[in-house]
Amino acid sequence: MEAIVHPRQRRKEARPAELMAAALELFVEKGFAGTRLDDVAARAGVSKGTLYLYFDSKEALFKAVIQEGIVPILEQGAGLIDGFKGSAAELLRALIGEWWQRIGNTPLAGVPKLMISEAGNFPELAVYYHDTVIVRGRDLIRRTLQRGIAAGEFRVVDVETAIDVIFAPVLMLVIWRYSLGACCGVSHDPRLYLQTHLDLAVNGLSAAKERI
Amino acid sequence: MEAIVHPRQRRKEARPAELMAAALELFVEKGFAGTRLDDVAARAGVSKGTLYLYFDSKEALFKAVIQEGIVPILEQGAGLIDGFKGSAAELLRALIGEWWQRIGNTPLAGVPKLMISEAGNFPELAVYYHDTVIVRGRDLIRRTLQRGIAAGEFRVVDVETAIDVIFAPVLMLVIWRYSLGACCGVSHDPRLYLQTHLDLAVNGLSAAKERI
Amino acid sequence: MEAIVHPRQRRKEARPAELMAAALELFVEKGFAGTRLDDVAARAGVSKGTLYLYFDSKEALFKAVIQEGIVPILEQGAGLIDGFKGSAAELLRALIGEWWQRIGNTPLAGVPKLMISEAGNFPELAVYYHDTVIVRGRDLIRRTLQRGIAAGEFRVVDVETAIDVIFAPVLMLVIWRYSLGACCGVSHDPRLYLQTHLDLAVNGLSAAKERI
Amino acid sequence: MEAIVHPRQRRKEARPAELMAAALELFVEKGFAGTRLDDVAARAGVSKGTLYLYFDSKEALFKAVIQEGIVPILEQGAGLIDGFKGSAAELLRALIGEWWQRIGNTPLAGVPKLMISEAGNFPELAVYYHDTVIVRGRDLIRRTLQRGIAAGEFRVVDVETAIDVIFAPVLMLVIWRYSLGACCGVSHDPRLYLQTHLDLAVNGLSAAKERI
DNA sequence: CATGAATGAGTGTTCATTCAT
DNA sequence: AATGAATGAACACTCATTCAT
Repeated sequence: MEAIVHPRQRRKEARPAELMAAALELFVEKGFAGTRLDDVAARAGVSKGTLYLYFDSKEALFKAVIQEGIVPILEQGAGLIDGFKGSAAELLRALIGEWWQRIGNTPLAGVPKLMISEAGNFPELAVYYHDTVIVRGRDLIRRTLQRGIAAGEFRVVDVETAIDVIFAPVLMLVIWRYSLGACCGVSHDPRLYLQTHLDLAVNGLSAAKERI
Repeated sequence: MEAIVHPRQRRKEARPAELMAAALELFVEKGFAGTRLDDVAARAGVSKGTLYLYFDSKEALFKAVIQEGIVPILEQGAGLIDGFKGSAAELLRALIGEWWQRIGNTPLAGVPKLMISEAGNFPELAVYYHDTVIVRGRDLIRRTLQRGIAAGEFRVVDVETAIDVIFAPVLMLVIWRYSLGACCGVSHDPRLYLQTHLDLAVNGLSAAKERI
Repeated sequence: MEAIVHPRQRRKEARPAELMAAALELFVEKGFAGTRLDDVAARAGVSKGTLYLYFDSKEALFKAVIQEGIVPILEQGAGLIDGFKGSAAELLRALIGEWWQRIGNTPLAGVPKLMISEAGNFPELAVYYHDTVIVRGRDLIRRTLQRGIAAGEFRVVDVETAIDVIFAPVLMLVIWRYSLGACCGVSHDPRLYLQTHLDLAVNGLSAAKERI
Repeated sequence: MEAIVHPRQRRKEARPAELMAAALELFVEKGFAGTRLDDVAARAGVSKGTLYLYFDSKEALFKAVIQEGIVPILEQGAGLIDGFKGSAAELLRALIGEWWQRIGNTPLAGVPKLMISEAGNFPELAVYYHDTVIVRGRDLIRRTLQRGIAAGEFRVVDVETAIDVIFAPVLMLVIWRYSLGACCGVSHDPRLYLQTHLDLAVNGLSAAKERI
């Protein structure tokens, strides 16, 4: 029932998150090797030494950034599917809408670009990310596609391949934003972009045409 | 009439390309900051000092890698579109098939991942890449979509957005290969992947259904 | 009321001077290009990295060495002349005696040799040194000569030229000490050397003879 | 009696001298460590490799520059003194005039500054230079002073000290020219400078006044 | 807890030297 | 003899990491 938390206390507990937030921004912007801990510390408003009170090394900080960036992703609704009433197309729209709310529209959106850039340098972390995030995310899409195909709503496609084809534009949205989109080119309105993608995808998957 | 070229001479002319090929591999794998010039030199089979006979600095090498990696891309056929006899759907398939032949299936396929990773560190280069490669590539897709829409073959969609939605899975194919695909996860058969994508996209774009 | 200063603190403030003292010795001995920062650091009893906490680059260190070496020189008494009671000859002896006390007999005596050696590599610094040190030093001699000539004590000579002729042996004393004098040849007793020079110079300047 | 020499031949034999002339300029300007052999070669109009056909190493080139710079100095007239008819003062003027003709007014004038700058880095060479050039040069002055003193023309002074006092302005003339004089400050007219110096010195040495 | 001065291993870059042509 | 491509040791500079305060 201790509702009041002392500012100091709050600060102390918030520190790791603040540091990781600062680190995420810089890792995304400059890559792992290109990011200096001085800059991370400066952005978080602490001294360089303070970083080492919370993280054993630069690498540990990096892993924490990725892994903490994953937790909220994992919390997301696998539950969404089970209880879902509606067509597979509607479910697909709901899933991606959910993704947008919980990831695409938050600082976590930088994680995919970061993981792509650094997978070569952190293979174990990449495996962890794959097994923890990608496998589960793909599973959500898989079940959605399978439901649609089983119901005759979707055409019969190679599901494993289609999963990636369908999620690719979603990923590119955030990859672009944190790479070339930051310095040049039009950045799309995300809602229009996702809308267009879903329209095309749903239409593309639709079995309707073939009934003609 | 000087048909004979000395080995030294031959070597000297081939050197920059050899060095850039080695550098591309390592930059893609480890990023700019994570790549050591010792390793680049070793992979090219020369000493570190030799790099400096051909490139003023690590940054100059990086820029050369990107810019030389672009030349072959630019040489590709915008001409493909003009003379093309066939439906817009067939043209789309032809374009992406061409891309696969000339880029996706060559070492140049590493360039997009590299540019995405380093755009933040080399903004001017990113602008150059955008203006030189991306703008032209998007133009090819744009003309294809416009032709299909004008012919009533494709549905009316927001073309600027659709361009990116449609090219995203193509890019993700090579991005994946040079990132997480290298250490984990199933790597798709590229032909099946592109096939699936094109089927979905063409079907998604198709106006046929709406004629019912 | 903070009378206590922490050792770290004390050290931090003393560091630049320690580093510059070590650097002066080595720059004088080996020249700018021939001096390794490792050696400077070692002589100052710190690590190489520490140098960069206080100086941005080797060049910045060099400039600081010269410029800080100038400050004590500038503090010296132009005031000596104004209040001086006595003959111009006595004033000349006093000035050079002062120079010996404040420069010739301190580590600053290495600066002239250093500046001579490196003027070609640091032209702007040479200009700064000239304008700040040499011009002022020459002015002291000039006023002394002019006073002596005006009083009929000194012969009429080309003052601008005589300034340098008279100061040359003084400079050579320290130049010699930090160059060939260090490895070969007799090093004069400085007092006898300056005495002899002043006797000759004063006698040479004296108008007495011509009164005959 | 082969008076005609082929240009090629002439070139070949002149090469070392050309290289040393180029090297002298650069060594004087930038110091030993600061001089790049590329630049020496470029200034001499040959390739870098060619240097190694004539000199074993950079150090060998440096030593040759100094030692060859000495030969003409040694050729100068010790003989001048023996046969000299005239006062010691006239002899002093003649000696320094000779020095001006043979050294001060030639590229060899850069040698003293170079030797001063690099004595610390080449102690053996400094010893050689000292024993070969300085000792002999001082001997010429010594004999002149002794002759003057013996004849009652010069005052009794500490000869060993006076030697250096008297030669210092002569050296400073060329040291200045190749150091700060190159980038700032008035460069004196050498004749006026030497004239002024000799007038002062001769007057300073003169015993006349004391006879009064 | 927090700091920031200090460290030293690591890397980009230079340049004297070599050698195949 | 002359070249200049290639080398690799050496050095300036950076930055992750430590630790006394």
